[in-house]
Amino acid sequence: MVRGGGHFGFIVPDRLCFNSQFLNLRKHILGGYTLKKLWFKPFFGGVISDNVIFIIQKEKPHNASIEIAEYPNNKFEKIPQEIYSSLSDGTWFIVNEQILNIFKKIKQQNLIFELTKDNKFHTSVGFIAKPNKVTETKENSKQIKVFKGENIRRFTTRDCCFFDFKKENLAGGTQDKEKLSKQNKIFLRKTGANIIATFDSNNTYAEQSVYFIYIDKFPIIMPTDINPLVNIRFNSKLLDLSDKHTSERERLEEEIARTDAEIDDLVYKLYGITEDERKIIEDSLGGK
DNA sequence: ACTTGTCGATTCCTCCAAGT
DNA sequence: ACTTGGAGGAATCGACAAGT
Repeated sequence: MVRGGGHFGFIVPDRLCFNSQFLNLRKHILGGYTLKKLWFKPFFGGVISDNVIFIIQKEKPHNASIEIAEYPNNKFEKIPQEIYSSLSDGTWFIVNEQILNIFKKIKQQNLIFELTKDNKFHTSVGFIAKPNKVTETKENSKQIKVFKGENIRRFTTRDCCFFDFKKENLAGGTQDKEKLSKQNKIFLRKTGANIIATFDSNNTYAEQSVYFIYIDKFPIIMPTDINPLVNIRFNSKLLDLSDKHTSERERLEEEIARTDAEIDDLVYKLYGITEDERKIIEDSLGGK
């Protein structure tokens, strides 16, 4: 290993920065070393995996800034190391100064709380069924209602699938019935350019094409300022559009799109986000 | 101390529609 | 006809627990 003050650099899969299995290693580095540089996704011909070049110095961090960029961009942003050590998220996410400043501004307003384990929020992947065991129609009375990715829409669900939840039908993933059957869950589609999520209070199980956030108990801290928003998300009746006529469905979908936009406006207003900042945020999400 | 089993996260594969 | 990327499905792997 390097002497005090010495530098150490390596090219590794970028999973080092994100996967939970490396959480303790990341904490160890942040706690005892100065993280000098992270260069994401450097190009090496023939190499398929995404990589990261990292450089650390054997020296306790002291007001240190990490230089961060994503290849081919070589203009490195300086991000305080303290940002990464202070966030419960535990990942070394790619961020730039503009986004970071907006993030700080929002945090200062004390209107938000993080969806952490400490706040009783947990995330999980759904169960993994053996081939052809999840069906679109109910085939026997033992099957229960489950959601696959295609059932999840923004703020709504559409139809559902069926599955007989027993050992021989399962291939992996979350098998904890208690967790899967939690009453209040937020479902997120596994794939998609934007976040597609909805809330469900009917104890519906999630298949692996759906991630879910569940709550042990409602958090003790529920700032009154965000109540209008929470009420929209948590009390809205679950809309099932599958049995509606085409014209009625189109009307409802328009209404959902309009409500969606209204919620966005409300959130931006709530956090005092300016038009310029809004553009930065939406551009960073790849447009919507 | 080694082996086996379980859970659940992560990686890898396949299908298929849309684009060229 | 071939390529590409989105969406979802299947396989694999690490962490931990329990058994020998």
